[in-house]
Amino acid sequence: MAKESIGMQPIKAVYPDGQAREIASPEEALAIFRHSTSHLMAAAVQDLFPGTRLGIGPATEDGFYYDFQTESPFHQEDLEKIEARMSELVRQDLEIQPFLWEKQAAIDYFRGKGEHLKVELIEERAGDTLSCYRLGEMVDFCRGPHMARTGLLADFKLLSNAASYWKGDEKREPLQRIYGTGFFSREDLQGYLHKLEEARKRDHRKLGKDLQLFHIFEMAGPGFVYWLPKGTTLRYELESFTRQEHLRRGYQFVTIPHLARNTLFKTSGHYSFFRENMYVLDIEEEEYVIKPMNCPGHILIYKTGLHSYRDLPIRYAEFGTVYRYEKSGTLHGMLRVRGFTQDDAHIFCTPDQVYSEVLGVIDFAEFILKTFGFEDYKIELSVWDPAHPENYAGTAENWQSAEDALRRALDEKGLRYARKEGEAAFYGPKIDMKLIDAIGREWQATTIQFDFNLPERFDVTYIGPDSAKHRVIMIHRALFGSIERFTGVLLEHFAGALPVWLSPVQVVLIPISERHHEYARQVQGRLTSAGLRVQMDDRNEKMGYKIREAQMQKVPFMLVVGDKEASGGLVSVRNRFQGDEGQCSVEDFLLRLQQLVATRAVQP
RNA sequence: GCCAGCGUAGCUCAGUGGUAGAGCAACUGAUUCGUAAUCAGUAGGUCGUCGGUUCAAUCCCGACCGCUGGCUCCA
Repeated sequence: MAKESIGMQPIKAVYPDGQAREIASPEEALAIFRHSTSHLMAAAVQDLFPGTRLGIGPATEDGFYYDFQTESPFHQEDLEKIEARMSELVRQDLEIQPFLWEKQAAIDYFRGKGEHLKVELIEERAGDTLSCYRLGEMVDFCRGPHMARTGLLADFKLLSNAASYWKGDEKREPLQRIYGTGFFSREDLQGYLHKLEEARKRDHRKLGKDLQLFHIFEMAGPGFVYWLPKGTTLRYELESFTRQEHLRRGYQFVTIPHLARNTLFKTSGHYSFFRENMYVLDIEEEEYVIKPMNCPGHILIYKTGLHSYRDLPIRYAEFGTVYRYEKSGTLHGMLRVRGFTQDDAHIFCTPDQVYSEVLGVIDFAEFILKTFGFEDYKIELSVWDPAHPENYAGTAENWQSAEDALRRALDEKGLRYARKEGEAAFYGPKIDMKLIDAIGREWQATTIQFDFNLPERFDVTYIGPDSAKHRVIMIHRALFGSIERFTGVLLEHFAGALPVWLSPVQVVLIPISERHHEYARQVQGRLTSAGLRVQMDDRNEKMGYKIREAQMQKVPFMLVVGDKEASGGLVSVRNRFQGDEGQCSVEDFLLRLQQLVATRAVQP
């Protein structure tokens, strides 16, 4: 987030051999600087809270953290005390001093201090000799390098504290993490804090409230999104756009109920491996499940008849709403909810159709994402861990040919990707496409997954040219991912200023005084009957007031009408980005708007 | 779920152990206005919920609910 605000002065960092070397890359320099600041913080914490034991304390993208094992958790006031102590250590300008240690001596030292987490790390990672850094009283096992002295660590701020787990494992020791950030200069630090402020302004939760798009009610339950009229307009535009495109690309739409006997999900296997995420209820002494996935339903539809290889591929699509229990602490606006609608589809095909189907899906995904101006994605190809085939459904042959198809399709499209071994779900390899928004953040959207499990469990087949039954290949895919999440991402990406075709209100008419109301209504009628979403602000307020409100609502176009316009069939056009554009005829404006909508222009 | 912080009018936020205030929005009236806030008036709150301490709780304590930042997980 703060990439461009990295200070440029070259630094010298001290390596474990005691040598100071100049660091050429500004990113690396800043990371070293922050890593040293995290050591500074750890030293301050150990001064103030004797007996606090150390976890790890790396630099991160935007700052640093350090994990501690403490008797009692840190509080807000503690952060201030720690900051003050850090400043004190900066004033003392202590050396951050490297030295080498023989492994057993180091283990004895840390064990003697009760630092068993450090001992664990040393046992895992260290060779016969290892490097440590001393900062005041604190000695830390660390490969460095570090800034030479604490006096160089000027501008830092502690931001928050949080619980974490040793090695990120819920079953291991709970730790206390303190986050902070540091910069080479006060201006850079303030710039970063300012950026955090800016990011908050484009937070989809704030925009959703300000623009009256959606609401989550405490009374109705956390993680359940209610779409207000304006939000629903936006959602319907997204859906009808992608619905048309699905039909054009040979998908058929299906609709399934939200509730099923548990038998359906026992057959699919979700009842055992997805149980903790499912909502279950009793009806007449039978157990029912609220669907957490659409796939079993689509499979039932597939199985209503026999399918010849000539019928394949069959592509079933649905805006399928699913409900999943997510831990309360993970919920986040529209981006992480408990009920959401996937633009889901399942492709049933033969093995030799796999490649072209995957290619088709990738092409579709690119088309969709580019429509919103997302030109950059990060693609991950997740495959199994070949060392543990027993953890996966399907044969080695299945996995290999599926991976080949995914890989060839990515190559064909000229897309770069990272191959992630062991990251696949147990039921098949997958491609994830993460889009990168206007301020550089990544969001998971498109996912394309093979499924070797469900066709087996439901015995899903087709009749081949040999008149025998063959196991179908099933591909599960979602392009937006979920409509809730995608909408949230769009809002943040556009900072609420959505493209015209998606804007709940596309035009606001602003009559200058009451005598222009009638003309404004005529213009509104003309534009509305041509299919635009137009509102008229006929409140008894001054023009500037109405403009201000329309601007804050991010309405793409404001049409000011007064005497000059009413007499000539004109409107004065105000664009939310450029401001006053001058006059044009109602018909010219209409044509222009229709063009923007028809082409789904990202920028008017 | 775990740790910390937070929860006061539709929104943004003040506030105090003695049953609450501002700005904006809303409503009413005046004004009829040329590219980001016209003026005046009115109305609006069981201070998240439930318990406890107290003569008295929005304030202190506890539990619960929810939100925020993280951890874990994920569309």
